[in-house]
Amino acid sequence: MDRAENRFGGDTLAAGSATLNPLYKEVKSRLTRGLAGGEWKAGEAIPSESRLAERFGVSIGTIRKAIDELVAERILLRHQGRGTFVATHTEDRTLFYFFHIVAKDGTRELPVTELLSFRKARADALEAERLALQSGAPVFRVRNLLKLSGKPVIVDEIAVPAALFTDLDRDVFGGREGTIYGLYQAQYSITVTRISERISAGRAPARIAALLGLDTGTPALAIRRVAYTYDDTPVEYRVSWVNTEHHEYLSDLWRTRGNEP
Amino acid sequence: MDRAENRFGGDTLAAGSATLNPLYKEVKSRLTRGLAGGEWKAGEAIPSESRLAERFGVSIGTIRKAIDELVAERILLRHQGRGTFVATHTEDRTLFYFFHIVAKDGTRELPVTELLSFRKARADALEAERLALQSGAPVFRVRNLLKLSGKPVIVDEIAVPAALFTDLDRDVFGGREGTIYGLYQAQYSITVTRISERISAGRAPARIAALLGLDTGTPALAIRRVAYTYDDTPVEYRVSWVNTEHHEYLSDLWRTRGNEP
DNA sequence: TTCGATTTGTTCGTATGTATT
DNA sequence: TAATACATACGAACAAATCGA
Repeated sequence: MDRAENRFGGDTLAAGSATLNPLYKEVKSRLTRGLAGGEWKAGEAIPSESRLAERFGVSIGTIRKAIDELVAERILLRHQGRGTFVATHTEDRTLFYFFHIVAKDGTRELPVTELLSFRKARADALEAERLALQSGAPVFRVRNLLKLSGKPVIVDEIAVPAALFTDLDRDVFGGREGTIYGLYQAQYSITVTRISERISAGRAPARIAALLGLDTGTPALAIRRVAYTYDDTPVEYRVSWVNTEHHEYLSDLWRTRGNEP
Repeated sequence: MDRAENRFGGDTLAAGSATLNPLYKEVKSRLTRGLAGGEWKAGEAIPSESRLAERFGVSIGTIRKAIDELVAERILLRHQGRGTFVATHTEDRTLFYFFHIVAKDGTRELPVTELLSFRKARADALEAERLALQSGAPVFRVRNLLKLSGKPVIVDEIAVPAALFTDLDRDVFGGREGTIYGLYQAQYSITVTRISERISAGRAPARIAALLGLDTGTPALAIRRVAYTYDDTPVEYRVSWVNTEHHEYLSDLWRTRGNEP
């Protein structure tokens, strides 16, 4: 079909104009903007492929190719016969992808979180850099103790921009159901789509070592994480200290086949 | 088209028989077997999509869908106008995906390897388990010192099944050009397609600490890696000790968008 | 340098299968 | 059962990159 047919009118895509991108990339970008802008919310279904094809003035194959990539990035979720849904952080499934500490015997388990402290503060240099903020910008700082099988294993220190999380307070944070990223998504319409982690070994500060039941000087894992949302805006900086006596960090790359049985 | 047309004859695919899989999965499996069996070697081009379509008796679209997945798994590489090629471990590109230690200032660099020792030995319990061998099976053990910017940062202890690497010796290993996985691929037709790493913090053994210039008791990163080939057979077990004073482990998950500019 | 053959990349359309509601 | 939605498979046309004559 002549792509010029799609040049005008409402939502349909212009092919020869600003973008030299393939059509499906343009569709993908539109869908991503719709997600970021809240047109479709977490857990909701996006319109069917045929409706999207109509709306954008492209073929279903082009729509499918765009959605394929968003599914590969775990931003969307397809269910045959039901529809295509915005991925949520409520399911165990997703937690699997954002929590990498496993017992050395291989068993996986969801941590139980205990809120240690909640404060409003000003971003230090490192937080500001990682969160792309002005130094001194207001942030919320949260400290959590994470237990596995009832024993403390991880201490998290989380910093999020106050501008993105208006009215976040200790009760909201501590009283949440589900995961922290589930809270971001449900309460603040902020969906974490990707994380980047840098891992080193060190001696945990005395207070943290005490919380983890570590002797002073015992090696522990330090994980520095930045979490990003749809448009790759950083939304959270997190430092985790891990007692690796009985647990370790699992990095199982490119297990794309993981989708399959 | 009626899939029964493809039921008989040479290489063409049987649809209604043994497999209930989609055709493209069957094609993918055939391609993977061809790669594992050496029909197409590292760096070579596989037949064109149209030829494969003819050979398997399916449409080009089906071939493309099969290849799509192999490309996503970095097993194949497409070049518009040239063909589809078997990924090699010779290029810096791939090293990017199998080497995760970066300087804390963010700069990436390829390590310079120094062979410390090479021995034939019998697999201990852990090696046997990780490599799916009988305990006591013959293995080669290699110890390497890896330098970044001229300074020692990592000590690797590698174990590989002797059965897979016949006649491997110190000279072959030390005299290689390029990466270790490049050697496996070029000399032994063993292609590492996937790795799984488990990371913990600890005190390096005295000999290793000395090599890394660490005071005894200084925390270091311990990485235990299993490398797998096409059919998910484990082919290498490796323990790396990392001095994380100036370097760290980078885990940048699901950067599938990494392919794009 | 130009041209034509080859190969992958994009887009369209259609038909049918399978799962869900 | 019927309608809907995604999944698979086919075919065709053209675009874009590559390579050799």
